Amino acid sequence: MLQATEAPTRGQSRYGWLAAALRSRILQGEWVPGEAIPPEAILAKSYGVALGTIRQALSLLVSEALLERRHGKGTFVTSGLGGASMMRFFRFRQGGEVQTTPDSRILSRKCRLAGLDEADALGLPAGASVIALERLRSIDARPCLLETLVLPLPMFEALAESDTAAWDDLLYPMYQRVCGVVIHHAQDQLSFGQLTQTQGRRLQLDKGHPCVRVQRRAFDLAGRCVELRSTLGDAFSFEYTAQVR
Amino acid sequence: MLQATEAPTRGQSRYGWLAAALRSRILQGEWVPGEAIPPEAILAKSYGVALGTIRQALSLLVSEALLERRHGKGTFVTSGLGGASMMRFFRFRQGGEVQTTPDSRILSRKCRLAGLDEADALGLPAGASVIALERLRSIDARPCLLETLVLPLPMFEALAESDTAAWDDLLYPMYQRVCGVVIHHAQDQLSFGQLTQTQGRRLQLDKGHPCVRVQRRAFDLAGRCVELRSTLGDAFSFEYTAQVR
DNA sequence: CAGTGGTCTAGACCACCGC
DNA sequence: CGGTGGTCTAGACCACTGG
Repeated sequence: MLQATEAPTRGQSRYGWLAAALRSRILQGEWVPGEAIPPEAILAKSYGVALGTIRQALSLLVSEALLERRHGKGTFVTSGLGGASMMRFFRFRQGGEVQTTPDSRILSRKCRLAGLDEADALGLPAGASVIALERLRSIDARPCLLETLVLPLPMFEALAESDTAAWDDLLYPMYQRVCGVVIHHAQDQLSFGQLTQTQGRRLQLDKGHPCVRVQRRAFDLAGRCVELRSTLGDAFSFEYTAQVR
Repeated sequence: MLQATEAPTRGQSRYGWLAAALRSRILQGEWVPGEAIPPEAILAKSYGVALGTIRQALSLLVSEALLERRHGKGTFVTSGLGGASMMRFFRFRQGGEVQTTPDSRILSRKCRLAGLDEADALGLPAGASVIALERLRSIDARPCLLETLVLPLPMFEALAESDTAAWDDLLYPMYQRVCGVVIHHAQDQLSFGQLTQTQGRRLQLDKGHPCVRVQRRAFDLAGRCVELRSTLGDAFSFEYTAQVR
């Protein structure tokens, strides 16, 4: 069928080439996130390879978290990160044990030119526009996290004018629903600092209070950085668990 | 050869059973860390299965980081964590960019009974003995990390009397060389706090200075917790990068 | 029940390593 | 060159899912 689109085999293995071919079809949106791709037997036939070879290619994409296998049902394009992943960094020692999703309130939204660092991180040309957001997250009406977000503008245009009061508490599912952007993975950089007076006021803490800063870069399926986020929280409410290897 | 030692196949897949069999042979020390296990063809023949099946079993153990494949050379038992893994949490902003391994000095060593929490974490019976260590790590004679370690005593007996001044800067390779203990993985819990007066004196910082605490549990190949470690460092020198998913 | 992914086989050939 | 792991095949059968 759609055999060798460019090079059937070069220095690469056949399953590597197949994985690249399928990756490209996924990224160009041939199947929407959450949808099943054709069964292995069909793929094997259409590419003219053995079942085991197609399975090896699919395994690659599964290990990249682009696909998910479900025994007896099919192989599905990933739906990306849930959105509650930030919360695993913070533990709030107040009262109940249950780790609920905090409420979210947008404090401000501005469209402006990207700074040099921002344009660089987001892979934008000089002079590109972005949406800049300030966001306060609370649990039981008690502020706990103060966030600054930067989103590239052609891509997130739909968020530039919609009513921020109606936004979801979890942004990532909303990115997908409203803008078609799937957050695939992210990289967080943790550091320690002290609150400015303004930050302290918003978090109901004193100026100079110790805080944790989580600087996040979030990436879409294609590996492009599509969100910059900086989150501040009380250092004494912070707890994080990591696996080493 | 050494076919079904117990149950050739139950609710498990054949490669799952083979993996368990090989895992057990590795854990009981049939091959020392760094040594090659028999080639796939030999294993397949001796277990009376196809090559692909043994390969699937080995892949399981590779994904558990018990084995490493080296193309053209063989399949090797892992040598465990290097030991510099703690340093990825801390960045020292002083002078040079190079991330060197800090010097290490043992401040104290005591053998005592394990506390309740310690015995629980280490899987020891009540009333068991441990080695308790205090350790100061420095870069260019400047103290940067203050550590407390707890090691279970039958296992680390060789460290109870040897000259601490002669110990390596990296403990994990020494554990393996001296005690035959391989550190396979670890779990770190990060939190923030303030230095006590004593801690501050050792780190040449003020009492109450903001600090990061990394509480580590380290595990051997068999998955037993064999080291408890608590590391304190200046919060302002702390920086950590994590992949989300 | 039909359709899907998961397991297993027996064998061929390739790619890398070190002597 | 021989020995190792890596790729690929063609096909059989098993296990899970859902109508």
